[in-house]
Amino acid sequence: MATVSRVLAGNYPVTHSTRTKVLRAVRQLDYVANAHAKALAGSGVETIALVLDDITWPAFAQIGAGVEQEAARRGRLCLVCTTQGDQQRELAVVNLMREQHAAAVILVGGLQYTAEYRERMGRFARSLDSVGSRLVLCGRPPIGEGLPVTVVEYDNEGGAYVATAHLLGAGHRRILFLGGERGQSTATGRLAGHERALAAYGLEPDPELLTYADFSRESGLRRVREAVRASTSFTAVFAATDMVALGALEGLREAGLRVPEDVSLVGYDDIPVARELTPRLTTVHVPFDELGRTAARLVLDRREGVGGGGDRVLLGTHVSIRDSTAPPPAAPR
Amino acid sequence: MATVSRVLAGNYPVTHSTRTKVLRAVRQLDYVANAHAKALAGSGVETIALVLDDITWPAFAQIGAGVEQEAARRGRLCLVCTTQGDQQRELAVVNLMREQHAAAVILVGGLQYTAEYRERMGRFARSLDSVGSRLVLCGRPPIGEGLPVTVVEYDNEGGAYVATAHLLGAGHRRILFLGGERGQSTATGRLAGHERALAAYGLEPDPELLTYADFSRESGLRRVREAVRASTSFTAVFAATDMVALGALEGLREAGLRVPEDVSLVGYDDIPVARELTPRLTTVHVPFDELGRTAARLVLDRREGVGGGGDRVLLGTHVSIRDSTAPPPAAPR
DNA sequence: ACGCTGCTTGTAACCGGTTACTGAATCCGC
DNA sequence: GCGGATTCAGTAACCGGTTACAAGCAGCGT
Repeated sequence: MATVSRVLAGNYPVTHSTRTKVLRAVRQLDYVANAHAKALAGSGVETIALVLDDITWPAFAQIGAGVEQEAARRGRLCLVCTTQGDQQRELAVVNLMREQHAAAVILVGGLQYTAEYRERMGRFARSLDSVGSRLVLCGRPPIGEGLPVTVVEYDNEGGAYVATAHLLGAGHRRILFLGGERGQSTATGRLAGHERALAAYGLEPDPELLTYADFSRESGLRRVREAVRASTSFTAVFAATDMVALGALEGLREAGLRVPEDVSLVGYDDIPVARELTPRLTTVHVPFDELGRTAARLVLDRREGVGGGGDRVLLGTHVSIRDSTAPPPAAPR
Repeated sequence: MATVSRVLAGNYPVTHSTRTKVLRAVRQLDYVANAHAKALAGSGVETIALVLDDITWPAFAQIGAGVEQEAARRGRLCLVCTTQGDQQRELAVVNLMREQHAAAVILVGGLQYTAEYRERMGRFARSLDSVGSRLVLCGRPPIGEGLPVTVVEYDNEGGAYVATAHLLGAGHRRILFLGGERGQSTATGRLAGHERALAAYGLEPDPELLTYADFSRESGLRRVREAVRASTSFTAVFAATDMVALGALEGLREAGLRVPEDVSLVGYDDIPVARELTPRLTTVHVPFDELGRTAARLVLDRREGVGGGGDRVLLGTHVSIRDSTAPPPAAPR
């Protein structure tokens, strides 16, 4: 038995004839070692846990693909759990991962950024750390110094700044902002970037143009309908996500407004559908796959003692200018 | 130690005072049981392994979501591995899952349907079976009777039949078919349905209208370009997947052809982008999430001794008629 | 007060590997 | 041909739980 173990591990001298016999038996019996026993004995494959709201959202799927690729490339398995935004389930999943002794738990996606959140993540971080695992926040706000956490973010606020600046630079002055929910971290950053750009152009944010709702397609449609019904005047729409932009586009069509001739439209995320729309959607590109790869890379480097990685990374964003933006019409509505 | 185990399992009488003490200690130490040790001892959470080409493809992501939901609902974990279409990696992954003693290994997606494939899957089925695991083929062709396999398919051929019949019924007679690779199982089924519909209308398949290439957007674009360049006459395009349809749409636009006024376009899969296109794409709806849920359900029912499930399920498909199809123009080009 | 019953807790074997240590066999030099 | 060094294979402890079984103890009847 010890010999078989050594042959399979290949880390100990075994006579050629013995090795051959063992391998033949292995093939005959179609033997594979029990991963749990290996894990228990301290050998065995590590797993990386990925926790996200919903794998069918393109942005999350891309992050997931990045994590999985990097994990696979380095011989790790990838455990995926979805929470549907349920905090209770998130707690359960993190504990489950602690039981599994996952090498890392990567939490993905924005959420309400509250003191309760920070406190909660702090507990997660410490309890994962206590079993040799590591918490990674991916596209989530950091939770303070001194905690065993790795954070991988993208320049959320900067992307929104540039997107709005792009509209302002084209001459737009009344931009309907379809933001996310108040307090939601991603939404907050995007709003901040938007307002900073307005300020840079000496504009006051007009409350009439600022809306807050969830990131769904439906909410984009609804809010554009409401703005049109209220005869709000605007020459551009900045949707806080591409999904919202999809709804907005439908709403604008309904109202007989052409994009970009009558109204310009900008999204955020650059999910694959953006370039399939008519007109192709100008949007803020977020390197989601890179985000996932980086998260996995940092945590695996750290595990393998390759220092250098660091515990905090900020990836850049940029605007992909396509066909949904143009200067405002001569006579703004 | 035994007492702690019993308190946490809750399957054995323990005095209230003892239980309280144990729970307090658990909370103080932030203790969680080691999942590997539990698994080794025969208790512990089961995991379901999902093996697919690429999680960012919307159809796969939906299947994945279905599997994950059903698995989570029933207290299982979901291990996701991608192969990027690499058979070698698939083999490695299946063996890895055998080591992990996964309750089931769900293989997703079409591929070359050869004798070698059947032989290979037969080996997978038996070797997984030998460790108490179960092979599930999801959207893949079955591999013969008498093997320990569960198969969940959708009516691939039927969907193609109805889609083509829809075009024929509208008056189209020259339909450019953008098929998949020859021998690829999904592609073969869709081609068969297409040809059966043609035959039902008394039409011979015209080799000039039948093309075969991969399921990428790029291949759709390329093939439409070639058809236009060759002045092939057609009034409709049937793309074997929505991704191919995306490329086809771009190609038609390039050629100055309006959809659906000049050329009708039908896709297959009904991925979310289909309804965002202009015009909204008529396509064959495939219940991918249901496919995933069913795969997980069948295999878990079997495991829990709930018979009834069966080992072979065929889900229905239907055409979602949207705006990309219309009768052919009066004077066909 | 003693023995019996029934409930609770403790003990130890087992799950299936890994690996330090022990022991046997081979090879070498003299 | 023999002692010592060197290989290689076997033994057993350990990883961290579960659970059958043994044992302790309280409560009860007599």
